[in-house]
Order: sequence, then C-alpha cells, then structure tokens
Amino acid sequence: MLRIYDTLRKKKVEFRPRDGIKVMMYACGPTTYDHAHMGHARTAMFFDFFRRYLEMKGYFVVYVSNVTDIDDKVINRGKELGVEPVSLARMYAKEYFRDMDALRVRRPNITPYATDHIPEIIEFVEGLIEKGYAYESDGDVYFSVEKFPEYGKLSGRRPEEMLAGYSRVSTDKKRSPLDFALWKAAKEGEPAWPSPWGPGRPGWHIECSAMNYRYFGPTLDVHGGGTDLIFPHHENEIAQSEALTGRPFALHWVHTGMLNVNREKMSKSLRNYFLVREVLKGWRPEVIRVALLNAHYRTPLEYSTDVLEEARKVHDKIWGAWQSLPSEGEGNRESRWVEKLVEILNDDLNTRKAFTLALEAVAKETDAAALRGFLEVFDALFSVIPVETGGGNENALIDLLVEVRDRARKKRDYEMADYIRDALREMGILLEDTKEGTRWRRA
RNA sequence: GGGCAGGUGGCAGAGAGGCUAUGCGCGGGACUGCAGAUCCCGUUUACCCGGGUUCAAAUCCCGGCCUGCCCUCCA
Repeated sequence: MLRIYDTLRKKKVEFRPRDGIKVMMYACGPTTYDHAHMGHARTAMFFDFFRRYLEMKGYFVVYVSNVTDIDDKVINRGKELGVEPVSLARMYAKEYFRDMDALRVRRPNITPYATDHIPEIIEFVEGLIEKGYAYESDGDVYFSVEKFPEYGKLSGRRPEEMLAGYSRVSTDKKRSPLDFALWKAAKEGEPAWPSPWGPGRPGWHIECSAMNYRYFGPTLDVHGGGTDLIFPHHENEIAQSEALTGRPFALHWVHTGMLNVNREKMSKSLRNYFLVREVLKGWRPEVIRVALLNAHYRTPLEYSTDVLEEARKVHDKIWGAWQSLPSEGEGNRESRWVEKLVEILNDDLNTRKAFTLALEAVAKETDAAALRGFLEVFDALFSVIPVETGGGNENALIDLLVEVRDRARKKRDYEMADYIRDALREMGILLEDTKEGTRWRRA
C-alpha cells in the first residue's frame, strides 16, 4: 500500500484514488516564455516517475500536464522579441517537450494549452459570477476570497492575517487585496479573446481549474507541482474549483522540492539557472536522471557539477552491472530485491533509498537472473540504463577486437594490446580485464 | 513578522524509540604485464542546542537557534 505525503492534510496518507484502479493526475507545467531549466526538469521527471510507479502497481493512470501559453511574461517576452506572444510560447513549448524527451521523460497523456480552452475558462468564470463568488470590475473579473471561508487551507495561511500585511487600502479594481484575477481586460496591443466582459485574457490560476474540470470533472486524484506553486497558485485553484462545484478538488496534493544553486532556488529571475539543453551537452541524460532522482522528491536539491559527478559514479555502477550480465537469459522479476524496491517506494516514493538498494543489489547479487530481473524493473521506473545504440554488427566487431587484443596479450605483445584498448576507449568503449576474461562496456 | 519543510560522520544523504544505512572521499590489502573494474579491512563515542518522557531517544514532547521554499513572477 502506497503512502504519500499530502500537502493539504500535512502528513503521509494512504494513497486512495477515488475510482480504485483509475488515477486522474494533474501536474502544473511551465509557462513557456524561455527554454526549460533543470528545475523544470526535476518536477517533470518526478511526476513522470510517479506515474510510472502507479502503472507498475497496476493503476490505469491518466496524466495531464498543462502549458501556460498566455500571461504577462509571455506578453513581455513577445514584445521584447517583436513576436506574437502566443506563437512564441507555442514555440518554446515545443522546445520544452523536446528537452524532456531528451531526458527520457515520458510525455503526459494530455498536454493542454491555456489558449485552447478559452471557452471552458469563460464558462467557468461565468459560473463563479452566477454563484456570487466572483465579480466584474471594469473589464476584469476577480475572485472574492472572503466568499470562500476555507481559503488558505492548503498553504496554512489565514486571510485575516494576510490582510494585516497589506497596510494600504487597495487602489486597483479589486474589492480586497486578497482577491485575484480570473479574467483580465486586454490592454492595447495585447492578445485578447472576446468575452462577456469585453476582450481580454484568462488570469493565471483559472486555466488549471477549467482544464481539470474539462478533463477530470470536479474531483481528481493527484494534483501537484513545485512547492513554489502552493501559494498562491494551488490555493487559488482550490478556491475556484471548490466554490464552483462544491466538491473536493484534489484528493492528494503532491509537491516537489526546489532545485537550488548555492542554496538559492534556481530561477529565471535570479539568473542562476542551467538550461536542460546546455547540461545535456556535457552529461548523458541517464546521468542527469540519476542526479535528479537520487534525492527524495520533497527535499531541496542542491545543483552543482559535484552532484552530477557523483551521479555519474552511481550511474556507472548500475549500468556497468547491467552490461556485465550474460548476453542471454531471462530476468527473474520476483526476487526479494523487487519486493524490497516496492516496499521502499511505497513509503512516500523514496527514490533516494531505491538507488541505495540498486547499488546494494549490483554489489551483492550473484544470481544473474535475479539481478537482471531487478534491473529491468528498476529501469522501467527510472530509465537510467542507456538504450543500446550499436547494432549486433557493431557489438560483434568490438568482440572481435577484444579477442585480437587477447591474442596479442598472450604473446606478450602489450604494445599492440594497449593500442587496441586505448583506441577503443577513444570511441567510448572501456575494456576491463578480469579473472573470467576481458569484458567491455560503453562509457 | 506569518505558513510549510528541514537541521545526521570530511562531503552527499537514508533511517524515525533498542538492531552495520549507503555512496563518494581518504588509508591499507588481494587480484593484475600495465590500467581499470572488482573484492576484503579500516576511517575510533555522526545525529543543532537546552530541558523533559522512557529501562532505553538521532528518533517522542516542550523551548531556543539555524537553513530552504512561499507570503500574489515562479516547476
């Protein structure tokens, strides 16, 4: 039985989807006004892992992750570059998915875009106005926080206390400083869609509520994103959705810790970010996966080359063990290693501990079938074993060179033997002489 | 100031009342044409501070201190 930390209940809870076998999962995706950085990758990779684990446990998962393709930053970036904002965002979204593909993050089942759901959003906002939770003000529409008494339950804030933080009376079109925009009237030259309140665009939070409703109905099983989204984004989503439907919005709230650089959050505004595509130039995707997954998802993770370097070593051990398995043979997927893996992951998805287990398995397990089976299961979840590139022919040629080198060694022609070893290393093939003979692996 | 999560060996980082974490690094050894990989041994009282509960606390309770994220840009 899986237990997972729920941000709303503030403790680990038994994972219990509404429908038993089916899991409706939604993770907030990026606002695509620039390329993806490693922080985005961490979150996307974690939710992809979560989904894989649920599937392994036999759940049927529908995983939705949105792309925000309209907001202030998108508009500003478009102006900066002299490009139509939404098409710019769409371009960056394509690049985002390309980067995630490269990191072997599986694509969600559905990746909805905000601007493809304007009718649903408008309908949602109209519903909130009808029910008295929202009001129009000079072309904008705001959610009235005081009408939703449970506001603050996710982030643990009290509206009264938050209000005390605002010393000045709000001067804009809101009735209360706590109110947030559902719909924003368009300014000159901004992208706009017609609405009952005049031309405008959706506020940031409403798209997730509207799209969740569109794909999952009033209640979904898992909703998540980075911890930086807890407030205000997710808090506001709860307010909007529960106000409209009167039903609980999400059964489990799951949030991933931030990726830090020098103990500070990696972010665009601090300019301390590393783009996925840049990191991929120096490190294989599987090593990056180890670096990001070999940490508990809720703890902040410090990003540095040291972390990648350590990940490379862990990766080497696991991949090395995989490669030294006999080329033939069935994996036994029912070993105690697999049992242990499930046990570990069942406790709040402790991927860090899962890697520790994998290291233990490759060091201790002598039965090839058991190790192969375990690594197959492990890799189905983590994708850390690189996909073999060379065809059978290439492998056969390497085997031949290894044999030629062995003949040279037998004749004590070490100059030739070392030449072959060095040349192969240049090509990324590492040779290791062991008691059982020479074996090779890719680096 | 408030909300939430944490503070564990040289470093990274699990564990959550009694039982070796693990990896890296470092020291020694085995194996070896060399290299690498692998294996064995070591790295002695690691658990922020102060109280308390208990036969027993790194783990539970209370009070501090410190760090990260958030407090309407954020994965």
